[in-house]
Amino acid sequence: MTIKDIARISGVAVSTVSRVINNHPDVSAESREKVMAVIREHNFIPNNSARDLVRTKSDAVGLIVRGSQNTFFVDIIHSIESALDEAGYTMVMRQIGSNDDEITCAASMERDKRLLGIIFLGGRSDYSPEELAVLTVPYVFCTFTNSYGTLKNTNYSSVSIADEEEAMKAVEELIGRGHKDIAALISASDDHSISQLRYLGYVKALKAHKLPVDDSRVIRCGSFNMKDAYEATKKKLEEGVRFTAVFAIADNMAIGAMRALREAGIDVPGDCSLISIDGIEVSEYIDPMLSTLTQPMKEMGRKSVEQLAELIGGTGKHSQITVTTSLREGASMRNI
Amino acid sequence: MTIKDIARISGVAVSTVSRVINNHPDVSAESREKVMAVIREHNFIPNNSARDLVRTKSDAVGLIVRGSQNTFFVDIIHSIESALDEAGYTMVMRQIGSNDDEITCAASMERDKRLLGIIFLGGRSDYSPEELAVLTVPYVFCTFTNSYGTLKNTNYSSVSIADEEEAMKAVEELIGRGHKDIAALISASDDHSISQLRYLGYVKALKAHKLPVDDSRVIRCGSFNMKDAYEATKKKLEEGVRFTAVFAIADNMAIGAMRALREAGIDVPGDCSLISIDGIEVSEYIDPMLSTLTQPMKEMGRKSVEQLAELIGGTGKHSQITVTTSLREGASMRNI
DNA sequence: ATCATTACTGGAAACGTTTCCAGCAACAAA
DNA sequence: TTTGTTGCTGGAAACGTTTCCAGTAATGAT
Repeated sequence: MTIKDIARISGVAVSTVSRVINNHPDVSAESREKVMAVIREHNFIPNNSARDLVRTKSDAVGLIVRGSQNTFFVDIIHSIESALDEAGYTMVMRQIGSNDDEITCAASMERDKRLLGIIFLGGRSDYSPEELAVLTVPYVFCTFTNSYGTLKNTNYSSVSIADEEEAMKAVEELIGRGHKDIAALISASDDHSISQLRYLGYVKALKAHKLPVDDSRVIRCGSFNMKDAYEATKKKLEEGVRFTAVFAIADNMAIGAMRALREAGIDVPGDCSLISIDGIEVSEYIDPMLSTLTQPMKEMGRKSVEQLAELIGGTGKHSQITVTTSLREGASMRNI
Repeated sequence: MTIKDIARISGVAVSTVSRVINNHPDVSAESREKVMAVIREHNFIPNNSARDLVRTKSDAVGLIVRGSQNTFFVDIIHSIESALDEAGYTMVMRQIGSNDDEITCAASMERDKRLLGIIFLGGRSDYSPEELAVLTVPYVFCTFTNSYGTLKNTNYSSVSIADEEEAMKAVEELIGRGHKDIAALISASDDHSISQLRYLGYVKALKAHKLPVDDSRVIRCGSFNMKDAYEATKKKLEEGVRFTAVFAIADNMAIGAMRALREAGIDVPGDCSLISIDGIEVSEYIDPMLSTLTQPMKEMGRKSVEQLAELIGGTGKHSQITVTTSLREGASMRNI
């Protein structure tokens, strides 16, 4: 069943059928109705390959996810997927590990699948213009902003929270409760990442409140998963380092740390308060319920797609959308 | 840069280039090398749409996920994705909610995207042959087996655990520790689901050990997420129903139940033991660590793809692959 | 010397769309 | 009556591959 068959059956030309399918205005109501009837009757769906071929593009948008073990991404992925779907795009997802380079992956996908655009979910945030130059389709960074070198770069589109400020906010929640000995649980993997920005916020908060910054209180772990955070925290505690509060840059990490603290006989929040950022589902169900700055995941997903769609459509210029978190008070912090 | 350009530059015909690209045997070593050199030099990638068009198929495999809120799926999705990637397929994922019908979704995707095959991840397990007949490409059920009516149906391919038996195993862990008043936390949504099978295992275990089956001890919740399980358990406790152990059919649910128990002042495992099935990452980090029958997620993903690839290739017949769980002892059970 | 076989090659049709272009009818303006 | 203009339509080229078919040259068998 092809467009030709539809044309033959409805007694019009192939081009007319095509016009009907694509909602072109210059077709008479009569023809349109006739053709639509036939299409419905045979529930015809146009061949995508043929369309893509002649239009020299596809309807595919790539989603490149770094570190899917981060539960936080699950909701965002879902949100991105449904938004793409509604907008008529097809999502082609690729998850990459710590050894892979997302630009290389994106470039090969772009050529291979004729992508219309790309969304990067999680990842480094220090792509150089040269690296990015290999991409020929629009792209949007989700959950982070590209900031090559030291300066914020406004040539790229993104949806993210203000990592540094939000981290500062989180740490100030602890400071406001009287904490002075605050550890930070961050990721060590790359320097210009979300982790780094949140770490900077941590430092800024300490400095703003005239608290000493002690690098021995910085717990560095490999990745955003629970295991690494658990092990790093455990190691730090075994080294004898002590603190009255921990700021973890992600819920996943906080959960890992919680176990380490527990196993070391350190009660949360009795002996040690804990706050983090993200707001994943499980953080609300553990004991004690985690206090966390929740990110608006659905919104972030949708906005990423909106932005990308505008870039693909040619309308709209680059913009860095900043969304804000809201504190979900659990029971993992106490006054000191 | 098209195949024509390659042909022109290397001084052969288009058809020869095509043969080289597709590794056809009947092309001279000399021509092959010449063409390959040009392809490499211009790092040419053939246009997928054109290939798909003429071959009247694509390289896409659909992954239809029901209930992505189930953290358990994250690892499987990852595993499926990398296996598909290695095998040269493109994964097109669609998540569906409780109101959507996966067969309808699959059928439209199949036609729309010219899928080669479909993997269903999670879902009802009572598709009738008539329903499934609308699909014209091979498909594999992952995490469940289709069993229309009462009998196991061997006309379909699947990778799953033996839900009934595994559930029985789990409940027997509780019984072995002296528990007699065992609640079951299941999903109420559909009757022929994984939930139902695991429930049957629960009943079977009770009967095998001459324990009464009391329907008031069955906690039914809407979906596999923590919130529903939490609320359902809370409600049940408020009704005054008591038990010394809970068998939850999924880790996600167990975590929801744990909070409800905690809030009701019921200590796990002191007052109530808890076991479930899945083995999601976070279950190892909560307090008490959850005892659970872990499923081999990576293996399940890979096997699903293997199976599908064989079906697509035309080799291999339908088979129901059963994988087994292993008990990960946490601290959520105690002897009574 | 002739014929059959083999190994390779090029030409061309096909896949199912979109889109450009030309054409036709109807109608309004001159 | 002629000349534009508008609204709609059909024909045909194009998109970039794969694959069938016919053809050539070289080799081997008779």
